[in-house]
Formats: sequence, structure tokens, C-alpha cells
Amino acid sequence: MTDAESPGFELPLLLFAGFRSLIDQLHTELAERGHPDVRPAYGFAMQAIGVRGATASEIGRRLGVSKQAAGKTVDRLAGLGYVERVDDPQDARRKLIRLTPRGTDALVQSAEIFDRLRARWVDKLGADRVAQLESSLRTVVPVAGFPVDVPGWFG
Amino acid sequence: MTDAESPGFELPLLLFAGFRSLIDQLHTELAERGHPDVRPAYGFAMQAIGVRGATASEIGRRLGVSKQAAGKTVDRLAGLGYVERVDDPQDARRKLIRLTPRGTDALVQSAEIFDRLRARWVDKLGADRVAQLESSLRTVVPVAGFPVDVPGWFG
DNA sequence: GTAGAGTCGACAACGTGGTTGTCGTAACAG
DNA sequence: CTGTTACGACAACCACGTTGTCGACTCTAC
Repeated sequence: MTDAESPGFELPLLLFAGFRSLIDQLHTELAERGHPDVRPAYGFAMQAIGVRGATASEIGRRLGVSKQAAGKTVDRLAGLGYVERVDDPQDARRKLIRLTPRGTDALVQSAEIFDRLRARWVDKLGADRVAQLESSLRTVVPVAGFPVDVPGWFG
Repeated sequence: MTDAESPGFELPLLLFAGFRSLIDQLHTELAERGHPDVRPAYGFAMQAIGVRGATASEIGRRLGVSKQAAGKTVDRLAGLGYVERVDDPQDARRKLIRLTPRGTDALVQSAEIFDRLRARWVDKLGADRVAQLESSLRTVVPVAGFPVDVPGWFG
């Protein structure tokens, strides 16, 4: 507070720009690796499905959106061949959503690309500053559960 | 990857959570101060309009969206009384979008709230860590081509 | 065993924020 | 005067979210 501080409105802008830049680079690389149709929302949804699968309602709860919204995303994901719906023999109401091999591949590649992008930040900033950035953010935000209900903000 | 680093996918999540938490708090406080109908997109748009006003096409260029999209946002903003359309006497094709006093008030209050939110981060992290966070983000983010250029919130 | 409550997925209508494409009109350069 | 360009408006459409409703199904309690 002694020296000139940044105006408060820059903080959200910088956070968003950082987020946006990572997401944009992810999808550029994903497109080059055979997944041109993956959209940011699909990545979050597939993450919520996980390797064990989930029902549409469960996906909605994990993402913090309605089951109807989750169901629509699953429709698009299924249309692209990333997930499949399977009847649950235990419960005739439920339909289990499972990742196809293509869906699993997209997830694996995303994890690898994110690691490389983080490494690029480490090159520019140093490992300690990146670690401190993460630690600072963990301090100010309760990262338990990530609501993703903002459509226009990622690409 | 030699030592225990955070997985790369946490970085975007943390950045988004930080951004999202600031924006959510902004709109909560804005609602308490008489602006319950302001949505995040409106704030960006009003910022693009600025105190001097702008045309719909100009707003679109500043936000990096089409003039049609900008026009629709202006429609909603006008419906809520935050902006007004004025015929340009110099050019009969153009319609200047200007902030109403209510719109200017929303912008001024937003700037003040953002400053207070940043101060809250300083309380939790210390001024140096917040400053370093901003500095780190400025380093890795190409600020030049960022869609929302940030003119003074007023004057 | 069966009634009622709760959950599941599907369907519909709608709001918001974007996109293209087209059009009439106005400004401007030749 | 003519062609090009820029403006705003309108329409159709898409992605992603919301409520509300509904039939089918499961589970619990009586």
C-alpha cells in the first residue's frame, strides 16, 4: 500500500486473461491432435463423467448445473462420439454415461497439454513464482467444487 | 515433473475460480447498491462504451464481437436504463450510445467495489503477494491484444 | 402388497450471448 | 454521378443455461 497499487478492476481482468489464454492454447493443440470439435464446456463435462461414468443428473450436480443442461451437453458429446449412453441393469430409470476410447483420449491429451502449458509458465516465471501463484489463489478461493455455468466466457 | 508439482490442469481452474469469485462478489454488492440487474456482460459492454459514448459497431470492435451482438447487448442495456441511443447529427447512419447517469453510477460503484475486493485479497495474502500475482500474470498474458481494452472507468 | 414420495431421463418453452447473411440507407472517393 | 464502404436493423440459427412438466421407475412405510 505504500507504493502505487494496481486499480482493483485489473485483478479480474488478469485472472480471466490468464485462464482464457490457457484454454485457448489447449484447444488449439487439441485440434492439432485430432480433437478439433472439443469445446471448453465438453472438457469440463468429460472431466465430470470420469473413467467410471456417471448419470446425467450426477454430471449436473458435479458441474453445478441442472440435470437438463447436463443432458443436453451429453447429447452433443454423444453426437461427436466422445461418450455413450448405456442402460443401467440395476435401475431401469438410469442411463449411465461412459467415455468412449475417443473421449478418454481427449482427456489424456488435455492433461498432457495442460502440463506442458504449465511448464511454459515455469520457463517464463520460475517454478517458485508459479507455485506461489497457485498457492495464493488456493488461499483466496475455496476450490472445493467448481461451478461452470458461464457460457460465453470460454471461446 | 521431478518433484511434486501441481498437475497442469489446476492452473486454469484456480484462475477461473479467482475470476469467478471476484465477479460474483462484485454483482452481489452491486445488487445491494441498487443495481440488481447488471450482468457481467453488461459491465464489459458499459466499459467499452465509456464516458464519451460509442456506436454499436465500435462497441463490437472493442469487445471483439460482431456489431450485431453488440447491438443486442445495447438493446438490453437500454431496456434497463443504463444507456441511451442518440442520433448523430454529423452522420445520419450512426447512432451514438451513451451512458445514462444510472449507467455511470454502475461503473463508478464497480470500480470502488473492485478496489475493496482487491484490498480483501491484500488482507489475506499481503500486498507483496498480490502485487506479485498481478505481475506474474502480466508476464505470461499477452495484454496487447486483449479483447476488452480498459479505458478509464470515467475520465 | 401396496400407496406415496423421491429420482431418473425426456420434452418443451424460454432467456442470454454469440454467429452469418441480407437489406436499405447514408457517406465518401473517384 | 457512380461505385464502394460503413452504419444499423432484421432474421435465422447455434450453444448453453434456466423452469416446469411428465411418465416411468425405485424405494420406503405402512
